Amino acid sequence: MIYRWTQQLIPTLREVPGEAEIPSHQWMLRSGLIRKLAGGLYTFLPLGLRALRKVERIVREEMDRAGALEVLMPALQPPEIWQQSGRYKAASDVLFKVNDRAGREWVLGPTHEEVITTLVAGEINSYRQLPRNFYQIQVKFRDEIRPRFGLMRAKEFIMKDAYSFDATDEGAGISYKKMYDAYTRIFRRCGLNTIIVEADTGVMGGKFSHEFMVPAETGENEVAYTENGAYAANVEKATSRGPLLATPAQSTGAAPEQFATPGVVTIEALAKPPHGVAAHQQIKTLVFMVESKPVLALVRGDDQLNEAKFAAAAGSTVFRPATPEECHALLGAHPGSLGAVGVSNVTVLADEALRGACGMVTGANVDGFHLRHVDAERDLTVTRWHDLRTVRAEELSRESGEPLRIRRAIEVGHVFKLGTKYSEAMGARFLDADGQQKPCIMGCYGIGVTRTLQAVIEQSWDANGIIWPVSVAPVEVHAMAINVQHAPSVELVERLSSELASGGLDVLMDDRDERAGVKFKDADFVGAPIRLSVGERSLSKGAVEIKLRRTGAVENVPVEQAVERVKALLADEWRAVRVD
RNA sequence: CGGGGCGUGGCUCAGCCUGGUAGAGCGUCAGGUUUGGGACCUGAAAGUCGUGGGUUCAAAUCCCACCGCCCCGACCA
Repeated sequence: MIYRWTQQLIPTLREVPGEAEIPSHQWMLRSGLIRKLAGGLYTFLPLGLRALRKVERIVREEMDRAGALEVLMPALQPPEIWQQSGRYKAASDVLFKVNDRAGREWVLGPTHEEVITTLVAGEINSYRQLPRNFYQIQVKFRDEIRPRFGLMRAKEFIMKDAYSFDATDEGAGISYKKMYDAYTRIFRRCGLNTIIVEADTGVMGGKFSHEFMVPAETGENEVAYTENGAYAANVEKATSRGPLLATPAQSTGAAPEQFATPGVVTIEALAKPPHGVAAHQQIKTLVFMVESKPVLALVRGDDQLNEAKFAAAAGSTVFRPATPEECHALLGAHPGSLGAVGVSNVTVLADEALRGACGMVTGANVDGFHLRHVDAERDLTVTRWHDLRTVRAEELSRESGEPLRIRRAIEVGHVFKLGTKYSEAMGARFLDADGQQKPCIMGCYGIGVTRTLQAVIEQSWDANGIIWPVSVAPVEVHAMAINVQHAPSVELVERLSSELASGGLDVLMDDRDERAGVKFKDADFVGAPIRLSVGERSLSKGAVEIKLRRTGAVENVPVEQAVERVKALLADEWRAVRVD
C-alpha cells in the first residue's frame, strides 16, 4: 500500500510540546502519532494507529499460536459480578461507575476476570472441556489517580487480557508456561528487550506472578536483579540476605529506659547530635489501619517499609496510614514518638532484620521521649515476623549471594497464577473424571498494548526521532522525490513505490512540495526503517539514495537495483526481531 | 488526595513584579524569490489572556474561588 503524505494527517511538531516530559511521549506527539483529548485520553492518528495495529497483530498471532481463543467481552459491566468476586470494594479506587437513565449503576471494566469467569461458569461443566484459554484485545478503563506520560498510564487504554482455566494444578502450570513463553516471543517480536521478574500479585490476588519489564530510566517500577541473571524481581517483591549493615545484637542486659528527645520526630533527627543514635540502631514504628483495624509495622530505622510486603503480611490490600489522631488514641503519642514496647493488644508485624536486635532505640509512646536498651525479642510482643523491608542495591541475593542491582523499568506484561479465587467466587466449577465438582484453576495474563507501543519508542529513538523496529513500524519505507517539480524524480519514485507496494510493503510517499530539509526532518521523525529518496543529483548518475534509519548509513544504489536493495535491507531488519 | 509548577492566536513562549494600546517566533493563507537537512521577502487571517467573582475610573496584570494541564508521592497493563 502507498500512503501519500498529502492525503494523510501527519501533523509533525517542530517544537517539543510542553505537556510531554519523557522522550517516547514527546516523539509520539511530535511525529504525529497521537493527540491528547484530555488528561489520560488520547486519539490515535492514522500513523499511530497503524503502529498500534502492528503490535496487536503480533499479540494476536502469538496468542492464537499458544492456543488461546479470542473473544470480545463488554466494557460495560454490572456491579453485581464485582460484588460477587469481592473486588467491588478492593478495586473501587480504579472503578469508573456510571448510571443509566433508570439510575442503575454500571462499571466500566478495568479488567475482565469477573466477566470471563461468569461466562465459564455457565458454559464449561466438564473436565473434558478443559483446559481453555480465552483472550481479548479491548479497551480498559481505570480511574487512575494520576494519568502520566501519555499512553504509559492512561485512564483508557488497550489491553490484551487472557484467562486460562484448568482442571488440575499441573495443567494450570502448563497454561501459565505457555503464556509466559508467548509473552517472551511477543516482546521480542516487538523489538523490545524485556527482563522477566517475580512480582507482587496485589489486588489481583493469586499464587504468584511474573512481570515483563522494559528497562528504562523513565519507568515507573524498580526491579532488583543479579548480574548473572539468576535472580530478578520487582522491588515490591524482592528479597535479599538482609541489610548490609548488621543489626546490633549484643544485649546490654539493661532494661528499656526512657530518655527525653524534645522535638525529635524523625529517624534522621535522632541520628544527629546530641543523641547520635545511628539509624540502624533505631526501630521505626508505623501505624496502619487495615480494613479499619490498627496494625503496627516495625522496620529498622534505616529501612523502608515495603507496602506490598506489608499488604501480604497483613492479609489485605485495603489499608492506609493511621492519622496522627488515631495514633495518639491508640498508643498515647503522635508519630515520631511511637513504639511497640509494652503494646500487646494490637497486631504487631515486625521485619526479620529486627529479629535478635538488641540495644535498640524506639519511641516511648510519650511525645518527646524515646526508649533505649530495647531488645526486640525480649521487649516487643511481635504477632508475626515477616520480611517487610525494601531491598537496596548491593545487598546479597538470597539464592546465589550475588549482589543485587536495581534499575527502573516499564511494566508491559504481567502473568498471574490465580488459583481458584475467582472460580470459587463466581461458581466456575466443572465435573471431574472422579465425579466431583471442582473449581477451575485459573491464570490471568495481561499486556498493555498501548503501553507496549510507547515502550518500543522509549527504547528506540535518537535526537532526530523515532527508530521503529520494522515489525512495529507504521510503514516500512519512506519514499520521496526531493524536488517534486522535477518530473523524472517523481515518476521514478512513483514507479519504485508501486513496485515495493506490490511486493506487499507499506510505503509512505512524501509528495509534498516542500524543501528537502523539511521532508528529511519529517522522515527521521516518523522513523520508518528505510528512506528512499530520488533527487536530480543522484539520478543524473542513474542512482537513488537509500538510508537506513537505525544506523544512518546512506547508500547510492543504481535505479534498477533499488527495489531489491530495499528488500534486502528490510530482511536484515526483520532478522533483529525474529523469534525461533 | 497531599506537595510543587503552569494556564496568553494551532504550537513554543514574552508581557504580570510596578494595573492603562495584547506581543514575538514557528505554523496557516495569498503573492514573489528560492530549492539536497526545518529558506527568505511582502501581505493577511487568527486571541472570551482557563472560568466565575471581587478590588479599581481602568485588570492578562492585584485578591478570592473553581476548573484544567504537568511534575513528585500512593495505584497499575
